[in-house]
Amino acid sequence: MPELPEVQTVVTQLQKKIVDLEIQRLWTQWPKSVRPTPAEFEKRVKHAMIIGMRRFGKHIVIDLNNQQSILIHLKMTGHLLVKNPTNRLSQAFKDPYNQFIHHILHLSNDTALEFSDMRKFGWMEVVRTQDVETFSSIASLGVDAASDAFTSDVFRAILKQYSSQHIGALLLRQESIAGIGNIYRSEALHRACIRPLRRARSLTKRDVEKLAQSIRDVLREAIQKRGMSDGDFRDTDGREGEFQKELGVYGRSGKPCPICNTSIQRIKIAQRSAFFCPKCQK
DNA sequence: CGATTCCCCTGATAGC
DNA sequence: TGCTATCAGGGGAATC
Repeated sequence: MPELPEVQTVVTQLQKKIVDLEIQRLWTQWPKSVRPTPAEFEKRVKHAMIIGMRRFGKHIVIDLNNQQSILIHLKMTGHLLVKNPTNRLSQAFKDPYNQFIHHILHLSNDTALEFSDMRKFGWMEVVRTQDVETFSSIASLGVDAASDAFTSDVFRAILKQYSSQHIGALLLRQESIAGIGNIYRSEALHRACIRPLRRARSLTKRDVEKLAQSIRDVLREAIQKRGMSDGDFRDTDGREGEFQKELGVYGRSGKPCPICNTSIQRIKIAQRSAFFCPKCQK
């Protein structure tokens, strides 16, 4: 489930691989994920050149030289692959998730940008570049968790505004803090030794600083490892990320905490599984 | 306005 | 063994 580190991994790789290439045509086998419609999408991107790549929370933005931009959200199981004559037959692209490629943008240089998405929750949409930042799900994003703007002062203000919320729920609120999903909320809280069911108002100034630092650290480390793959996530080379080896609590219910060996518990917060160590986290 | 529920999908898993 | 019901999960929409 791509979160900020996985999306950043994709954006960084796309920046190196497809900028300056021209979009030639669109192929899709799942039209409802291509907006406004596949025909309109193709009409507005065809023959345009890719000039840059941006990330807003978990959204990917591909800017074109004709005042249009492609917005992509990978949601649960989406990932993007860049294939060219050199790498097309590489071992990574024999990955089983390749069978779920639902959309392909054919580019110049015999290159293709392929959108694989087993559960079909992901989408892509073409909008005018000038409308990107007012696109509703981008406009509503809070401070980006990996940006310099995410300071402990800003974080403390958010906790004050939503003081009655469980901290585990608040971390998932994209309108407050953009980029954290189910994996990294559990990991950050574990590193900060804070239980996910603590109310935001109960965190001390020291807790808030520690949690802000844990969020920054875990995201930075995950980006360095090209994200985490516990199932379908792949980078644009079709390779798995490496952060899953570093997980302390996520997806590890019943297994020992790496710090104290206590059995990790799973609970539901905000309709999602949250994992924590009942001994380390207070 | 905030909180909760439903929904989109389909592979994995549990239950029989 | 094989079939069926249930679950997971990002985030938008509908509902309470």
